[in-house]
Amino acid sequence: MPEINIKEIEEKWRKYWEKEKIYAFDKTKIKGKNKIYSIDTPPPTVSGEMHIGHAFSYSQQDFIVRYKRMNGSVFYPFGTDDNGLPTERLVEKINNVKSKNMSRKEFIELCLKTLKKITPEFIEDWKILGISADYNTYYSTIDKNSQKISQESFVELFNKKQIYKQEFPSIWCVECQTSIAQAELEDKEQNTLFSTIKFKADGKDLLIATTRPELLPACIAVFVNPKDKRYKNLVGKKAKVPVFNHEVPILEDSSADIEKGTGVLMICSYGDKFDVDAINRHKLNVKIILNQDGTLNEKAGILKGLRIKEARKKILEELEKHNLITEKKHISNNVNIHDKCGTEIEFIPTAQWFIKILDKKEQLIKQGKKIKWYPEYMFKRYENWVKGLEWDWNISRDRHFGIPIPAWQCEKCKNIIVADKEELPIDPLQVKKKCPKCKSEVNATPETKVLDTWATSSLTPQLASSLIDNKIIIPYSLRPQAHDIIRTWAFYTITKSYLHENKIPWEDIVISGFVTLQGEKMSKSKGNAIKPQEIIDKYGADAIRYWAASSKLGEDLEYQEKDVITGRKFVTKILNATNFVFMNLNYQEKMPKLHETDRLFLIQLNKAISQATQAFDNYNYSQAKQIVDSFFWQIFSDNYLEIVKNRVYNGTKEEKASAFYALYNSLLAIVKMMAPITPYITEEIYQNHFKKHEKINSIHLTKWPDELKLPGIKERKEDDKQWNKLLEIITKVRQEKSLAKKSVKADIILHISGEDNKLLKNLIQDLKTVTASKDIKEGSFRVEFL
RNA sequence: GGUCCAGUAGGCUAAUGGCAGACCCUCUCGUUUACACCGAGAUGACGGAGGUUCGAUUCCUCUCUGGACCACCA
Repeated sequence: MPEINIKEIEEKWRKYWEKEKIYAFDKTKIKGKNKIYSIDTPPPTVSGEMHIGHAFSYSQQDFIVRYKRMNGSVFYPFGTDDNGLPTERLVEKINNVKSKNMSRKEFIELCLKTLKKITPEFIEDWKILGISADYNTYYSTIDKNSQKISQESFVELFNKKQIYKQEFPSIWCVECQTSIAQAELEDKEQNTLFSTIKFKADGKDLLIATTRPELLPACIAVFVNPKDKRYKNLVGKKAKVPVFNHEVPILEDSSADIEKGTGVLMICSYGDKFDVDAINRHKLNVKIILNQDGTLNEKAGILKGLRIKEARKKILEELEKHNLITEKKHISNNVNIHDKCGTEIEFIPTAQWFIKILDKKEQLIKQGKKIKWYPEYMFKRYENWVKGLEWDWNISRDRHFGIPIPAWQCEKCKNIIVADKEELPIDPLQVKKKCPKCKSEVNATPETKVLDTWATSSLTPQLASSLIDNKIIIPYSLRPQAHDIIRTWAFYTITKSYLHENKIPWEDIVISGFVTLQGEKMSKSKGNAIKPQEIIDKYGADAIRYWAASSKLGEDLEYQEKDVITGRKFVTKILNATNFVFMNLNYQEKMPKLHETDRLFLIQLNKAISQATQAFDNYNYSQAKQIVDSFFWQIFSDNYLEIVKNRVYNGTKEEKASAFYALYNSLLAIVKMMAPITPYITEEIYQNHFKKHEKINSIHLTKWPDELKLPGIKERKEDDKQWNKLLEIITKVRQEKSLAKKSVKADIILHISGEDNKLLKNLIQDLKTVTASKDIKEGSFRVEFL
């Protein structure tokens, strides 16, 4: 037996698939009713190499796609997401540059150049894994076409009055000097000084505890709880801020916690998100003391020019000097930091662009309900997220690399000018526009911000469709994705499809889980990541896919190398089984008169086919795999092959014909049913043994197996009984032999009940050879050794 | 604090309103016609308490534990 070289086999078929365009989408195929199964493929973020989570979730979606391809046509495009922050960072790292030291034009060019170099290698990992996408139907979320579509979306929504620009306190990193997304925040536990400070109210001291005394000059109100009797008499009066001596109103607000600190809470513009809410709620006039670079401005009085930490130190000294601090203690609290640089985030009001979503919560939940979620409970996560929304969708970012917001603003009349659809894609920095409204002579100011990456990736169905002349329109059949981005990618895509076309983007959505190690999510930042490239190198892509098929949709899966090894074993086993079968087999095209054992066996095959089909139809690939897998190991290999061996070697012509027919068809069905999971080895087997009879170019283009039409199928109950009894007796004999410490091949005389003997009368010969019985006698069950 | 998910042998995982099935580990045995990257066999499990039911691992309630997401964090 020659050594099996998995790597060689896989590489061979990968090249074959590419050369023969096995997965290429043929848009001429689309005619009228011809239903195409379309997939809104997730575009991976170009940020290095494929990680284990990718290998897991892309394998899972590929099982589904390959199954669907065997039942008709599929549209399975491929894209990469490369206009986001991760890409920006990667480009900075590779080229050793800082984007903020470069012009936007320069940096974008560098990004595009770098991407061109690294993307093909990045995508190669997906090809090696055996992902059967059509890599020539390809988009990048930063390419010209994507820019055009994304900007068109912006223009259209602006014209529909669904986008507005507003000065708004947004999450700001003073280190990176940009607004950032909520998704870019991390928690950090910190030991902070909690000081109780003396304000004055009604001529008396009013004590307020705070961790951020440097914001005293920005204090614009204090809150007390309406139920708090201690401060009842002060409500409606003014409090005097120490050191700065301005007066602020004392307001009732139930958000003030009686138990916390002194029960009095100071509101500053802006200390945290809570302040933002409170200020909006009470319509307070803000007093901004923080500059975008993290220094304090002239409104901060004596703190002017200092950075936040310096200012905190200075004001504490000042308060101390005037004996205005009554208590100091250290507490541990959580602060939000920017995941990139670790800087504590601030809130600074800047002009941002928003898509209106708060007024559409109900409709968006309704849209989500129209989509079929797998697993179903994932819809709840979507629903909870939408219900809990508090802000409109901020789509602008103060970044260099991204799709420019195609807008200008007239300085004179503040009119906003957006690009015409015909001029897209456009970079407003490169184009001069005059205000058509006030006819100002001065050029309008181009918008320097870019669109957030989600503003574009929420259009992936449209991006993909544009590659094939929009021959496929939403709703697509399927969106596969992981559960961590339900609130972003799934939500935003549903939102855009609703806003633009009042449709759902896809009929079904399947959610995959994470890969865990010792119960924790595997990720680079946790340092517990395992590289899929290394696993594939060692065990093959089929093996890692086999492992990925062992968890249900939506479930996290613990990574265990032994599961991959089990996959590898399957590959070896099916190859060996096939070699054995074809070593002795003559092709038998038409169904001959079936030997009873073969007929009963094929009934079991039919059962497996019907169950696996049903499972796959519900996207339950793990169940399908399990059904086929156990049929292959337990029924086909361990029992049927053992039973039929003797007939294949020594049977009559008729007995052989029946065995050949059953072997060929059962093996073909098994190989086909495993093809979605382990595409390489099944292709190898198909090409070597089945293609000459089946005449189709690749197993992945063959039809998913139907149940065989067998004679006498109506008496299935009786048939099952016979088959089960046969296996039961075989198992019992093996057990007896094992207990007696004899070889499985030890000769015996088998005693079985008269009832069983009658039931198995057509199978006696096979039973005899497989159990190595010299004779079978009636009586109570017994194994007699010779 | 809210929402959701999950608790099955030493480990990982499956199905099911009525004998809980694999795989890895452990132990025993086996190799003249596919496979030692093997085969056969054995040991071993439903977190806890209540309820519905003739019957609950499965359905319901509570509880404990773990995980995810969100919120809070003066």
